[in-house]
Amino acid sequence: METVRSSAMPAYQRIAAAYRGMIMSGELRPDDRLPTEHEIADRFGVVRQTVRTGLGILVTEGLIVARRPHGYFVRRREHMVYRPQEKSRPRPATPEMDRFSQQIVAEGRTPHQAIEVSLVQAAPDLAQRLGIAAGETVVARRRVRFINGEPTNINDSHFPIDLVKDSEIMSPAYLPRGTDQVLADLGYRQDRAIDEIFIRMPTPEEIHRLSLGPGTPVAAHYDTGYTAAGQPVQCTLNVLPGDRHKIVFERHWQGEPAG
Amino acid sequence: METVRSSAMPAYQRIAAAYRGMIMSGELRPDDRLPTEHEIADRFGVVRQTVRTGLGILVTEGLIVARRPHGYFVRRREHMVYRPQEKSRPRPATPEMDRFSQQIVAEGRTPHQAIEVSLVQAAPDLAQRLGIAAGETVVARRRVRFINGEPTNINDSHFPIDLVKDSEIMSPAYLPRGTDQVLADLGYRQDRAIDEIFIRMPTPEEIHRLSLGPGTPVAAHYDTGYTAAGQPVQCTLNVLPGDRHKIVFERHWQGEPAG
DNA sequence: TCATCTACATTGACTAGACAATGTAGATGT
DNA sequence: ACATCTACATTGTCTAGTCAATGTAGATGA
Repeated sequence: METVRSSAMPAYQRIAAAYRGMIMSGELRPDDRLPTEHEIADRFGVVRQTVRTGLGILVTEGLIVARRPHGYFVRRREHMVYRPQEKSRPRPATPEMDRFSQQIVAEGRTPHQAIEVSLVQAAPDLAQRLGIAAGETVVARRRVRFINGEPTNINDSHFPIDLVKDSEIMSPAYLPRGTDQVLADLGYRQDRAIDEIFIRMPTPEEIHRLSLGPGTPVAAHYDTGYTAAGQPVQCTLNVLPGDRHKIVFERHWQGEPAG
Repeated sequence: METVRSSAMPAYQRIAAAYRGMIMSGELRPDDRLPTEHEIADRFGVVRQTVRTGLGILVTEGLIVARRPHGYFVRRREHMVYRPQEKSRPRPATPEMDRFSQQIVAEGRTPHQAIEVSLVQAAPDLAQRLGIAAGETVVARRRVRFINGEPTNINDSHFPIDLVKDSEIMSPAYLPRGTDQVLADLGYRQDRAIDEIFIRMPTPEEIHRLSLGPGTPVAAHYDTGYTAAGQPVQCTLNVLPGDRHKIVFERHWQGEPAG
């Protein structure tokens, strides 16, 4: 078999680089269709499998999606603004919607939530953040939030069971006040929170809950809230698909000017 | 060819799920070796290519790495703590190291930086953040930061050229004071900053500069600083590989208690 | 007209190989 | 003892196909 090795790069990488370049430069625009695997194979003088390897790279990079039997398309991406700081800003005393819904409605879009409450044993990482022993029971209030009917992010709140038993938090109903306010009404008002953000690929469960396409990294945002006395009262895991969010916050300089 | 279809899931996904499970559960620990492709193929009754597809998923998920000719190994991951808030905290008047180096040394590790200064035309996204027209000249101070000899993150600062020409910022030397202080000395003290974080897969250039393995998502953190008068004076792009960082910040509740 | 069926193009999954590239361990030579 | 070479196991790249799954457009039928 005679193979013309036109460059040092393997063929599948040259194919990926070629179409990546066209997308990055704007020559191929969102929703544009790529040639079929067969056409690309002919063009580059390789078999279909090699083309699939190359396009697979762009799929895992999140640049294109495959829609059988239509072909590959350049992916469209728009980012929802995620503002972790807003969570600790004051709100009206009797809100009609939680913060997330407020923001989405303000943007002229339609929010929707699927809520599920369960009792689970705390995994080690969660237990550590809540200051309890691994395996102790916590209340998990698991939510998938939708915008315009599309799943957009995961918001799984966890509470030590002693704090919230027999409270509204145990009910899988929508709480317009927000769970922070319910906690405050129970005497556990949060005063301070630590935010941790990890960047990683999603787990299969997250892929399923969020209907994620391949090649979509996520931000896992742990928000752990403490009372003024320093007691941890909730730990929330927000999972934000990278193709649908940008995280925004603001800083103001502190202390005396150094200049 | 007789194929036993033991489940609805494709073979390559069953293979990925099997080893993902062993890693997640701790049965396979960091630096442990997986069986060879050939062994796995025999075990699952498929050909090597199918095994490669399955293990390829775990590689892109960042769970394993291939080391030829040794085999596949469970990836070890430790996260450097990245605190965007620290940037706006006061520091001693005459520091010997910048914040990054200070933190690394405090952790008992060895920092190192490769700095490169150039004049570039502002790309549209950068121009918008700096409040200038796309294509205008900006000073780019591009750095790759190393810990214990390993590239750890990218820190590319950009300044409108009018603000910094003929200043120390134009020199590709290490500035212990930090560029923020140099800007302040030039009369552009920052008072407020907006942080934007995007989650995505790295570009080939970022993969090269950071020696990233496949399957490593990154956080792209844009830090745009403003003077008290509201003038943007710098925009820095930090690229943080997901396998090496966690982003941490803290919040304190503001306004009158709502409970 | 409207619904239903069918052929088709395209991606998805997989087989059965071949040869290349690469670090290491063991053999060899001085 | 030390350096050098070589065989080898393993992953990397690629060929040349087969059959399955899927959504649509066009053909068919009432």
